Amino acid sequence: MNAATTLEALLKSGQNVVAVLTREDAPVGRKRVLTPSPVALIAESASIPLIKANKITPEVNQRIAEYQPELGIAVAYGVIFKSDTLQVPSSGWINLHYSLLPAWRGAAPVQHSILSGNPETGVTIFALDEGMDTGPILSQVKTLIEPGENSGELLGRLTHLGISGLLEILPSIESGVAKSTEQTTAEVSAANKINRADARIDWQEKARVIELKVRAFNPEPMAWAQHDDSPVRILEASALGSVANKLSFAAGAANGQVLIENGRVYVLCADETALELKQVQPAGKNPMAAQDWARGLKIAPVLN
RNA sequence: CGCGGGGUGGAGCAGUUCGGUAGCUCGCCGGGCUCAUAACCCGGAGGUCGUAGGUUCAAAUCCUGCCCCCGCAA
Repeated sequence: MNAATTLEALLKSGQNVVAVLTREDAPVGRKRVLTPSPVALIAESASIPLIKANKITPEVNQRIAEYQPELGIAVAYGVIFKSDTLQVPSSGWINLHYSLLPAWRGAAPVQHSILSGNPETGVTIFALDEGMDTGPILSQVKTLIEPGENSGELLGRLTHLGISGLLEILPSIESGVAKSTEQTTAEVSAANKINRADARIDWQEKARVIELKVRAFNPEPMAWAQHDDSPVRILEASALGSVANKLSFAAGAANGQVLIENGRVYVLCADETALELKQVQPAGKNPMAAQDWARGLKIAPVLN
């Protein structure tokens, strides 16, 4: 989605986009309808030549080369290029990466920056090489991570920062005066893809840690906990410090115990901290305020 | 034909098995109590029970078709 937004901005800015490479149509949703990527839709509506591929074969290289591109711009394509592909555009490729490289190299930089409680993050524009997000840096824009901000919101902001950074640097690349600096070898960290198992909440952790997960995993893959036999997704929540003597959890209540007090919904976490649930989504239901969810329950439940 | 949950006043739910004139917790409006309140008390508005048809004296409830929303999986 952010790739599509970036493409749109490039087109709007008057850049000469000779062709677009995007992923193949993929089956989406319960109906498994074959759906073009958002990038493909933008390219189609702008009548730009489209190459759909999930793997870069010699044939794909050939097709790209036919357009004689000067510069390739990669955004969230999810494939590491080999040297033959890197050499196709005369000025090589640049990549927009949503972290302050060399921190958080890999597939899920936005999630990891929130998950780790980083105070700031940003966008890095760098020249692609054969490694994973290892190329020399052309420009970097920093931004503070807002309190309570989730990955979706942050990525939205980073997308726009990335677009301005990109439009700013394109002229200097074109005129050949762009400078780049190699990434430092210190402070390297890996942002592995996050799966659903990672997104399950462990109530034996402190509320602060759980809040970071809730924020980092929204909208993908979304933090969740087990309630009875079905999952409940936790869309929004905020951590409270020690709640001993502040909230009326029963003595000896287990972590994961839900408490409804003054119309608010709390879950007991490790070390007598608590997480206030704001927005949840039970399986089969639409997202709802935590109070509404709690209201419909017979008794205050326990999440697992 | 991937598996599954759901559509009942503004919100979240119950009621559907064993048909019989719509309930609960909130919200909203008005009034009261109070120094005050998200607290409490009294009163009120608001629902063709997703939709179309069928069975029946009678359908939210039984039967059939259709629409829509969502979780898991991919």
